[in-house]
Amino acid sequence: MIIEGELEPGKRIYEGPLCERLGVSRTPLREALRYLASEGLVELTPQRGASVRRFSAKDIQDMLVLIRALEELAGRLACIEASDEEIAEVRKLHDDMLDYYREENRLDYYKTNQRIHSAIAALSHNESLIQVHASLQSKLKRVRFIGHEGREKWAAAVAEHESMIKALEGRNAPALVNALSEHLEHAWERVRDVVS
Amino acid sequence: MIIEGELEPGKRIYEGPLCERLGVSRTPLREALRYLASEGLVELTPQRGASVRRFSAKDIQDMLVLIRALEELAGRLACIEASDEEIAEVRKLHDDMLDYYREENRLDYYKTNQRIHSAIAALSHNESLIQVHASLQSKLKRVRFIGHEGREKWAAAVAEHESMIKALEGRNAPALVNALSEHLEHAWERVRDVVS
DNA sequence: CAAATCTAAAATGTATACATTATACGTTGG
DNA sequence: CCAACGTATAATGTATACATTTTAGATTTG
Repeated sequence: MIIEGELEPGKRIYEGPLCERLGVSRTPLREALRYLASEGLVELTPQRGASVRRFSAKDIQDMLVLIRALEELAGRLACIEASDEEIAEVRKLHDDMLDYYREENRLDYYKTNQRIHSAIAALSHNESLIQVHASLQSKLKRVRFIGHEGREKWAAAVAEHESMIKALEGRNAPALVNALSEHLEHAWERVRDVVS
Repeated sequence: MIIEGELEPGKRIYEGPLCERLGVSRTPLREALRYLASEGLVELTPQRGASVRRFSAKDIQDMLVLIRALEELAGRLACIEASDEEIAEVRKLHDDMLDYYREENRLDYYKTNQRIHSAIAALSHNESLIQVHASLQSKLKRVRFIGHEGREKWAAAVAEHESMIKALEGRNAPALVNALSEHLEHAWERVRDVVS
């Protein structure tokens, strides 16, 4: 509900109404809120309960800087650790994404895009890295979804992805790092206008 | 209690006895367990409750690989973002640590060591990075504490720290990255024997 | 004797009740 | 008329009670 924007940033999360809406009692809901707080999606203030974490433009930029470093690491590791089959699966995801791009199917494009980035993280075979990446990506979901406006930007993103996959298939770590780095640099440019 | 080894890895955490020991009821304890689960210190299995997360040697190595990349990023950012005062404070921590080293005061040495690494992360002024780093460091606390055996290894660690601080004061990002990288490479060697 | 099954105890998952704290609104005093 | 105070309402924080599931031990059976 936070990611999909149903719960607005900064707004308080009242337990009572939300319990009723979800059909559970306060106990499991509160346990879930604590979990989300640790993930950084929810902010807890003593004696005032939970509110939807509000991200400033700097917060977003910081997250993108971090996720860029994480994906660069994942890319380097992937070139060493990943099996050919795993790389082939990423290629397949990429091809699916291209189809969605041509169909201008934004939602499925977006979802597949996310899956590709998660998949690259997974290729590292580094469980901590995978988890941290997933946590960051979930926080960025909302922003990134809004950020994909404009046809030429979209085309650029697709092209960047193509270089990423090529580099990965060639197990060319420097090229992959470059491609990922450039891609996430542009990601910031794509969302900058939205969040500022 | 997990970090200090009072709760052994792999062992189940029974809510009843722990509640009694802490003097709270099950509700707040369970909320805390959910929080720790998201942090990765605790593992939750449906219908079987919480158990202390057990880290394999690979888990530890993965975390060190990741924290190394994080500190490298933090170092690069620190050279740009940190103020002279902030850097001076890290230098002060380092000098304190040297005193503890000469006194062979392992506990305070260890604590100050941790604070230095957190401080370097903080110099990045990147909130996400700071948080992820802190979370990882807390998971590594136990292992790192055990890992500091042997005089010559200890001396090497101190020397590495010295280069780190020097590079930081000179705002020499490549040198700092090198020093951090080497330091964390050795950190793995220091703990490798313990965890395997 | 071993394996399977049944039963009792205990653990987790959830709901509800109570205590405390914050909040909003109406009242009173300057 | 505005500000301060007090009260009522509603929120959070915690404890307890109940339902369900797991687990361990004893009993039974092949």
